[in-house]
Amino acid sequence: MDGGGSFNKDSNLFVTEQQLEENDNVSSETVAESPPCSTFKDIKLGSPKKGRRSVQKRVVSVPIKDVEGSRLKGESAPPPDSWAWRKYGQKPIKGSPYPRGYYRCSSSKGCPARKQVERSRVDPTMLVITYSCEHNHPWPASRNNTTAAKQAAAAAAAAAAVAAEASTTTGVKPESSTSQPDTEPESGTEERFADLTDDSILTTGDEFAWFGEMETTSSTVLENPIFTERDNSGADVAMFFPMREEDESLFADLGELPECSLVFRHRRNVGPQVGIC
DNA sequence: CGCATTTGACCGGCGC
DNA sequence: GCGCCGGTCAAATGCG
Repeated sequence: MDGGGSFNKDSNLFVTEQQLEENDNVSSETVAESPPCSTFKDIKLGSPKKGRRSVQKRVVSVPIKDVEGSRLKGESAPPPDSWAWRKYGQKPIKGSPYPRGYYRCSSSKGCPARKQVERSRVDPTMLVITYSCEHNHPWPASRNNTTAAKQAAAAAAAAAAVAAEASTTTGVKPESSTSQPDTEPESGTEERFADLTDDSILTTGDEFAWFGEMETTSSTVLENPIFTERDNSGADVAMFFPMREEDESLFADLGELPECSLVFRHRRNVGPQVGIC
């Protein structure tokens, strides 16, 4: 399972590892010190160069079959995740027979997250999703009154149900059930997330943690063999636990691994799940 | 009627 | 300096 990715024996867990850093100068330190993505809203999106400051990207490959199975739409329809995405553009990419779709996070106002969806050139059966965000973007809860948000909310609910089910069978208790308050503000998500520190990452929903962790851990490697080698019915939940120093030291042994790993887990009715180390 | 998607045009960066 | 390409914007259109 090293190299460019692997398939978990569970067959539903696809692991791929890629990372791009838009900004060569970015480092974990600068990322940590940088203002949260919420400040990104001050940056005019119309000027890509301005947004290049500390843009981090994560590239994820998803078997397109899974995607199509959960949502038939277009040849590059993104897998349903827990956020609301709004498509704002599509362009044919040179060298690729498939167009690339551009999506913007619409889970909340000012959400700077974006993702690009395109089919893999080398493997048309794979969907390549590039998530990008400025550092420390506080991922909002996908609770909105938009239809996309509703879908996302439904997906999140389903995911929660699955997670709960998994926890009962494996004994792994989702973090959300232990530390997450059931009460959740229905508005002011940005404010809410703005208050969150790295240690309180996105307890809103397990699924929201991945990007948050991705950001907070910056380019830390994150493929944990514990998670990937086992049939992790609940491991996906564990994946969302904030990375601590001990964990990092643990992963430090994995020096040969790529800089970042993503774990995809296809949940029924939910679509691929992403876990970022 | 409101919202999401589509699509062409525009802008800026990068390579030659 | 020029051209190419990627990325974003914004108006138009379609759908729920």
